[in-house]
Parts: sequence; structure tokens; C-alpha cells
Amino acid sequence: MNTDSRYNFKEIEKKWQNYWESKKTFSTKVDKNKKKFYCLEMFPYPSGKIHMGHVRNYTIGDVLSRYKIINGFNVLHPMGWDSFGLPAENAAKENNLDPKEWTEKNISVMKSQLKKLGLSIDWDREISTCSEEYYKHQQLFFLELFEKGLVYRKENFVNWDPLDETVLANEQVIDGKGWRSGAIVERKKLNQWFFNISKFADELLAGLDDLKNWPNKVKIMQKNWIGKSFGCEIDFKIEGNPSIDKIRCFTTRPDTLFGFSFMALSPDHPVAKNFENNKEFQEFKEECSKTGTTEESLAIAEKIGFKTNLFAINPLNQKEKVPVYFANFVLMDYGFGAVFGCPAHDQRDFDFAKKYNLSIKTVVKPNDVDNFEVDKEAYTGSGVIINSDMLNGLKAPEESIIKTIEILEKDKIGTRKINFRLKDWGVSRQRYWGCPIPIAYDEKGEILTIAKKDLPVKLPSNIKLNTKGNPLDSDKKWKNIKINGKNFTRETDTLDTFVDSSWYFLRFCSPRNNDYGFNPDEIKYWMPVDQYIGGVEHAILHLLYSRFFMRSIDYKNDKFNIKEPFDGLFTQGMVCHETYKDQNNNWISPEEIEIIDKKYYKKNDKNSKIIVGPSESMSKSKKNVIDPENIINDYGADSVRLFILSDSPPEKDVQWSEQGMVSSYKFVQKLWMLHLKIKNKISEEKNNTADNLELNKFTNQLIYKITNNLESFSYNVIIANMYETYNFLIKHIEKDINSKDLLDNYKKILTVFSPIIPHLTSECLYDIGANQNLAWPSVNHKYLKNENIDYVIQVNGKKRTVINAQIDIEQDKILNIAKNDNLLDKYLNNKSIKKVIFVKNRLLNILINE
RNA sequence: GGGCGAAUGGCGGAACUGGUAGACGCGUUGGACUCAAAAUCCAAUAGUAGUAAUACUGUGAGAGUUCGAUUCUCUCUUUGCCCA
Repeated sequence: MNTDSRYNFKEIEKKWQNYWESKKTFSTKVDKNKKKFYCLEMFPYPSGKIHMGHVRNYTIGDVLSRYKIINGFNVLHPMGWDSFGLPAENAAKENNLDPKEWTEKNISVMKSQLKKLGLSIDWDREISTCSEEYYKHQQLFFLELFEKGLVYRKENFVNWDPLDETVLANEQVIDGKGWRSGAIVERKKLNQWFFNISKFADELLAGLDDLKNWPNKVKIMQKNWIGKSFGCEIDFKIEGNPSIDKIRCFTTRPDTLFGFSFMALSPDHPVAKNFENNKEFQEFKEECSKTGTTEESLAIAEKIGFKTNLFAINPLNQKEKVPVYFANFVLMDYGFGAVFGCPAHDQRDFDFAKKYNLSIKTVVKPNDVDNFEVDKEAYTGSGVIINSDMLNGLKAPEESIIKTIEILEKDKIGTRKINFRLKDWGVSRQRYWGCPIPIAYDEKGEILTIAKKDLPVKLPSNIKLNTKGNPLDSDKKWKNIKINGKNFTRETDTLDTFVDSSWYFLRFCSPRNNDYGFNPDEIKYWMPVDQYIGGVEHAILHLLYSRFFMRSIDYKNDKFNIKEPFDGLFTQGMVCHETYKDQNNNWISPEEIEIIDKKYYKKNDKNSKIIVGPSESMSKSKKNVIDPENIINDYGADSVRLFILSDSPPEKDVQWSEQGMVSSYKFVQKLWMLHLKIKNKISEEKNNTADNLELNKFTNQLIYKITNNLESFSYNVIIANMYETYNFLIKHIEKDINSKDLLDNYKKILTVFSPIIPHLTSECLYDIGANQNLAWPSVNHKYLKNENIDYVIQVNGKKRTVINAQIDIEQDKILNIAKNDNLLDKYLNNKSIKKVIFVKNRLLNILINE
């Protein structure tokens, strides 16, 4: 091969990246004459280097952005950095660095890596959440929310990570351990700041219905997370010692009241105060605190209880008395920290009753069973109420719940109530590297909001991080301030980084707006985000918090009327790779491995043994990572983009494969060789030959397919379409073709390829003297139909042959052709035709008597 | 335990509103070029039988609806994710 003709991706990709940058091709501004399209990928945490997940995420977004640009949209496609957070602080501690410097260095590295991918990003809009420029607006939002009554402070149990010395959200606790440190999580009571997200619970739930372009599964996940349940609160009269008047419970199944056999209280229930001096109770409580606070850990833990001398009385008949327990499975912050136990119809209650030998009374029976009695497990299905006095015979649960609530309300012992699982969002973090909360306290501990003119409350620099606890707390110089001559102490907690990412999409609309977080006019033009793209791991929290934040800005503010930030959502799958371990069970990275004769060895060590594990999502801990920068350097951005899209649909996980990567690289080279041939053919200027029907047809069908596949995110199929195009053209250009025709078609083909491999297509277009300002080609529908079609001929539903015939042929004619077809003789001879099924332009099914 | 998905060749995956299952790629095999190798190109590639034409089987398992089911319905198995 002539090496001169090889495609030099290094030079050419650099050339076009510089071209786009110097021409400011992707910088955007509000243009009310143009239709806007806001394409946003979840912005990265600047951890040091980009990883394959980023490559996939941003390539998907880039394909969409470029497609929309070519279609004439005014596209906003920004990028920024989610740059506050624990890793910076940890890294700074370990290496004695400044978190800010560490973060900024990472940003500059990652930015240069992203630029090498050739993304259509408007870098003029770059933002970083750890900059004062960003967080000063966030502090203002905090104060505005405070004024609106959406922020409050309360003492609360938290998940305390003893190693990281920080508070964890429930979802940061995995199997009772901290998600980063792996330390066993403890319960601790702290004063915390909260956002009143539960105020919007109903609205956030109802709003899901309007999100037509969201994956259903994400909506269901959010729905479950919000967890709206309908039930009632009931006051139970209490007898016994100590003397307590009544206890209030929440239940979704008041209709099973006659089956109750115990009451269970949270160990943190106010009633527990009466038992503080009881040594056994203290021990019990101690035991409970080991179980953690998550619903999951409570469910897994064995149910244990502490029996009191109290008894609860059935409010429906004032007769039955049941014992009151403290139990580890009751959470204080759900309902009222008290539940009544109905073992027959709740598995958890059933387990508890079995353990403490409590009675199990069946009060619901399945519709089609008589003499039903709960025996081995709780019955939670629907049916009919039995053994329940005035409730007997009601359909459970639909009739019985409503009827029971009616009775309870009439007697003033209960009220109908809607309960949500969604809890208010605790935003306090005992960390340095986050947005300071603009609050101070006077000597009595009263809250003072920092004046808006004094914002931002800046993070101090040169702080000692290697102290126990919160570094800001130990920086007395920063913490102790005087306001109007009075002594105050600053709030030393910083905001959860989820706050930073709850409004960054607004900032991108007017990133340099100085007096406020955004410019309302620009928001009105750009918002909502038309397509948001990111990992499904953010399906609940980040997206829910952002939806809340949008509403909290909208709340008591008539300027916006934007409630949903993301009109469309796409959740991409992860990038996976095989995992490797050596004999000593240590993880080994793919770069340390060589494969000889299908056997795996450590490099330069033929005596080593490598255990190949299952393919899992790339993670540093398992060392199964591939560094995108190396890959881009070796194969070029277009090849990487091509591969990362080719092997799986974007919403599913993709398996990284070196072979696949190489074949994408080869394909780019082959496209270039094809280009040279086509260019040559065009220069022949054979313009007197006839119109090239075959090529026109192919091109139009291709445009049709790629357009549809782009619209439906079937990007992997587009790659297949590209290979088909290559396979077609490499043969077709050997034919005698009209040069002008070829040029026209080729330009269109390059245009529809350009969202995927922009560098190569730009170079090819340049090379044939075409304009870089592309317009998406329209489909000429006359070329979509062939004049002849393969008709499938079936006999009794089985395919027997294929007949090529004219389009739109009538049934009789094709049946006649079929009857005369030699291949069908043996099936049709001497048989009578019972029925003929004809599907226009598709198939003919002849039914015969056997 | 609940919810939502998924299951198609050796592998990743295609298949419009039910209408030719396996597009495209990887891998494998054979061939060309070469002293040889790499690279490249050509061909074959679901299984079984057959030289072949062809026939039969085949989309996790089993049933159902239909002229016809990867696609729709039911039951089951395995598996993934989320929640508990």
C-alpha cells in the first residue's frame, strides 16, 4: 500500500479542531428567529482524567448536537465542572495540597482531553461550581429559599461515617457502610439544614406524567421514591404503666384493625423517655442503633422488640387490648414512629409475632377460598374481610379501607391521610470543599442570614485539612466574625454537592451574568433542556433535586413559569471490561496483560496465571479501566467515537473490546481510501452518462434510515448503515457513473456521516471543494420504493420461495405467477386452494387442503 | 418480598404497525498476494442431513390467539436494574 495515502488522523483531527475553535463554530447566542435546541450531558466531576463513560456520554450528546445544528437549530451545547466534593478534599489531605489547585489542575487536563474528542461544545460557556463566580449565586438562592420558607434547620438523626467524618445521605449508605470509605455507618444526632422538598412531593409526582420524553423506568423509580401512600392516622388509647393517654399511628391498612395483636414503637419515640432509666431498654436501644437507619438495613436485620407494660386498645370496639413493644423495624421519621401490628396480613408483623408468640388473627380471606386461615406466611393479597364485626364482607382492600376510615372519622379517632416516603433534603455537609452556607449565629445561637450585598461567603484558603472533623469549624479566624460590632460565628457546614448540580443547567444559559444566577430572558429562550443525557445512576436524586430546585425558584415568583428543567431524558449504559486477577487475588489492569494463544499472562511473565473474571463496569477499584487518552492518541477521535457507538445500543451497557476498537480504526482508514477513489472518479468528469438510478436510490434510502435512527437513538444501527454504505460504494464506483451524480450523492452521504465522524467528513468535504456549512439532505421519496419487490410465497404459512415482481402487483397476477413457478409445483399440484392471503408488496400465502 | 426490564448463531447485536429471522461488525475457516509474516483483498460461516438442488429444526421453556408470532396473551425458568 502507498503509505502516503494513509489517513493521518493526528494532523487532520487537530486541523479541524483548530478550525472549529478559531471560527467559533459552536458558540451560540440567543436568536429568537431560530428554533433553539438545548442539548446537555451531565457535567463531569474533575477527578483527574476522563474515563470511557465520559467518552460515551459526550459522544452521544455530540452526535445529537451536530445533527440538530445541521438541521438548522440554534444549539446550546455547553460543558462545565461539578467541582466541589469529597475527592478533592481527600486527595488534598493525602498529598498535602490545596483542593482548589488540585481541582483546577484536573480541570485543565480533562478539558484538553475532551477537546481531543472534537466535541461541538461552546467552551465560552464553561462553568465550574467551585468558583466564587458560581457559588455566590448559589448562596443567594439559598437565602431566597430561606425567605420563601423552603429552607429550615432541625436536629435530626444522620448516617455518620466515622472514617470520612461526614454525614451521608441514605443512598450513600450501601449495606450499612459508607459508599466511599466502606466504614460501618453510625447514627448520630446533629443540627442540619434542610430543603423542604416534601412540600412539592405531590407536584413532583404529578409532574412525571408530563415528561413524555423520559424513560418510563426512570419515572417509575421516581414515583416509588416519592412513595405516596394513602391511609389514615389513628389514636390508640393506652393503658398500663407508665401512664400514657394515647399513641398516634399511621397505617395504610386500617381495615385490618381487627387483626392487630401488638403495637410497635420506634426506640426514638417520645414514649421512650419513660424508659430511659431502664437498663434493659438501654441495652435494647443500643442494639437497635447498630442496625443503621436505612430502610434496607432495617428490613434485613432480625426483628427484635422490647416489651413494655403498656397496652393499646382497639379503637373500633374499645375491647381488645394488645401489648406495646419497642421494635427495631419502626422508623421515627415515617408516620409517627408507631405502627399497629397485624401479623396475618403483613410479613414483617408476622415474623415479629412468631418470634414473640403473639396471636395471629386472619381478617382477610382470598375470594375463592373458604375457611381460610393464615398459617405459614402473611396473606397480603386482595379478598374479603372476615372476623371483623361491622367490616365483615367488604371487598379488601378497595372497599374496606374507605369504609374503615369513614367509621374512624365519624367517631373522631382517626383521620384520612396521605403520607409520602420522600423526606426533606438534608443539605448540610461537614466538609471544607463545598459551597459555604451564608448563615451566622449570634451568641445565643439565633440564626442570622448574611446580607446579600456581603455575598459571596468565601471559602478560606490555606486551611488545615488534617484536623479531625470539619476543617471550617477549626478555622477560628474564619468562623468568628463581627457584624455591626456584635460577635457571630459562621455556619461551618457546606452544601451538599447535589445542590451545585441542581441548577447548573440554568447557569449555562447566561454563564457570565454577574448580578444573578441567570438572566430571565435567556432562561425563557433556552429552557427547558430539550435533551438531557447521562447515567441512570442519577435517575432518582440528581433529577429529583433539579426538578425541585426549578420549582423552588418558580415558587412565589411569577416571572418564569418553568417547572420542569428537562424535557427529554436519555440514560446511557455503562462501559464494561473483563476483570483480571492474579494468583494472589489482586486486581490486574488490562495494560499489564498479554494474550498468547488465547491464554492470559502477565506481561513478560509466562509462568504467571491470570484469572479472567466477568465483564463489569469500568472502575478504578477493579482496575478494569482503559484510558481514553491513550486510545485517542493511538487511533484518533473519529475511530473512538465510531467504536463507542457501534457495539451496543446507547441505552445498554457496552463491552470494551480492543479488537472492536481496531476494526473501527481500520474502517476509518478504509473510508479514506474510498474517498480517494471517489475523488478520482469525480475528477474524470464523465457527465454525459445516464442518471444513476442505483446510486440515487441507495443514497436516499440511506438518508431515510440514518435520519430515523438518529431520531430514535439507534446509533449502533447507524454504524451498520455506514458499513453498508462502504460495501455498496466500493463496488459501485467501479461502474460507469455520472461524475456530477456521484459528487452530489457523495456530499449527502458525508453530511449524514458527519455527526458520527466529523473530522474525517470535514476533511473529505474540503478535499472535494465542498462547503463546510452543511444542511441535512432531504429524502426524495420517489427513490425509496423499488419498482420490483421480492414477494414471499408461502404455502400453508411456510415460506417456499421468493418471487421478484412489480411493485403494487395485484393478488391474481402474483398468484398466477406463483402457480406457474416450478419450485411450487410439488406443493400445489393436485391440491385445491382453500384460501389465499395477500399482503400488498409483501407476501402471498396459499392455503391448500393437505 | 415488590416494581421495571431483558433472554435471538461462537460473540456484540439487527428485524417497520404480527409478514423472507440472523442486517452490520467481531471471531473462525478456506483462498489470493508474499521467500515468509504483518497488512490488505476475495469467499464461506445458525444447526442437522446431503456433492448439490433442497428438506427439516431453530429467537430461554411450555401453552394460547392467528393463514402466519422474535413481535400479542398466559404460565414458568434464568438474569439485570431499582426499591424494600
